[in-house]
Amino acid sequence: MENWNSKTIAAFRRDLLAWYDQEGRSTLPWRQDTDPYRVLVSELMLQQTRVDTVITYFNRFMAALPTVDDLAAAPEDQVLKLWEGLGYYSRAKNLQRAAKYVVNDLDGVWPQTYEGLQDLPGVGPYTAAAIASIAFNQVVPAVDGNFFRVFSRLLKINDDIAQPKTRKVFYEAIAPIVDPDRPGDFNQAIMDLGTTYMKAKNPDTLNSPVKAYNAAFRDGVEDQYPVKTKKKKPVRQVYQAQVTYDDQGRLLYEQRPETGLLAGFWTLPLKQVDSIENLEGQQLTIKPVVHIFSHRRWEIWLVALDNDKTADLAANQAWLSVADQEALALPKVQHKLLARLKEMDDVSQ
DNA sequence: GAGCCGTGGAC
DNA sequence: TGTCCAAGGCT
Repeated sequence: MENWNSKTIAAFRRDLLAWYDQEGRSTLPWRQDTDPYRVLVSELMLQQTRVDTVITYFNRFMAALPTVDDLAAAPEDQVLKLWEGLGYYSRAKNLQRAAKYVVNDLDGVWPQTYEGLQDLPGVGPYTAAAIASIAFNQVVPAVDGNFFRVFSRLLKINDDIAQPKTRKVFYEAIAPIVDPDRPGDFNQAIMDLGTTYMKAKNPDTLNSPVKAYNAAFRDGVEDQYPVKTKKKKPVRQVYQAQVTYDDQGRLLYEQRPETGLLAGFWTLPLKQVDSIENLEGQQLTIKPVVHIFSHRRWEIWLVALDNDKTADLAANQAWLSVADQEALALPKVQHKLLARLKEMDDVSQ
C-alpha cells in the first residue's frame, strides 16, 4: 500500500477539489443545499442504486414530503408508494423510522456526528459519514463502493473489498486524506471521480484529474483493482402464481410475511413448487414470468384456479379491484405478473 | 462473518 | 443470456 506524505495529501486535495469545482455534478437535485433531511433521503435512496434511477424518485419524494416532519407524520402506505419500484424496501421503512426518531425522540434536533448519526435506522457507517460530512462538515471519509474503487487504485490496497473487515482498512487509510476544510465536497468529489474517470469498467485514467496519484496506473496494474471476490449466482426457484377472480372480477391477492423478501407486500398467491410437473391448477402460459433478485431467480408459472364458493379466504388474503391494486405499492414482480395477465387477455380477444 | 434484501442498465 | 453491478445496512 502506498503511503502519502503531507505534501502529497495537500496536493491531492487541491487537484481533486479544483476538478470537482469545475466538473462535479453540481446540478444533482440533492446538492442544491445541505439540509440533513434532503441528504438523508438521497443517501438512503442511493444505497446500491444508480444516480440516474434515483433522481426522479428523489424529486417526487421531496415534493410530496418536503420536511422531516412531513415524513414522520405520513402514512407508511404513502412512503412505500413513493418508493415503489426502487427496491430494497426496508430502506423506505427505515427512512421513516429515522424521521420519527429525529422528530419524536430528539425533538427535531439532528445528531451531527459520525457516531450519533448511526443511531438512525438504515444509517450505517457509510451513510453516517456522508451526512456528517455534507450536512455538518465533520471530517470523515464516506467509504462506499466508489471509495473502494478509487483508493484501491490510487493506493494499491490489496484487501478484498467483499469482506466487511476491509472497510476499516480503507477508512483508516483515507481518514488523513479527507480535506478538513471541505469534507463534504471531498467525499462527493471522490464519488464523482468513481463514476467517471475511475469507473469500474473501462476507466479513463489517462484523462483523470488525479492520474498523477494513481499507483496502480503508474505500475500498469490498474485492472487488478479493486480486489474483489466473486458473488454467488442467484438460486433458481420455481413458483406458481394463482390466478383467481371473484364474481365481481376482483383478483385474489395475498400479503407476504412481515419479514423476508418483499416483506408485507401484496402479490398473487405465490407457492414454491419442486417443478413444473407439480403445478396446481390449469397452466396458463407457455413461458414463465422470470424475475431475478440479488440472490434468487424466480420462474413463475401462472395457473388458473376457480373460485371455490365454499372456501373462506385466509387471513392474509383479499379480493382486490383494479382501483385497489393501483392504490397499493406493488413490487416489480407483481407488476410483471399483471402485465403477463394483460398480454393473455389481449391475445384472447 | 456470511447471507439476505430489489431493480434496471451496461456490455 | 449471463454477468456484474450501483452512493449499504441489517441480522
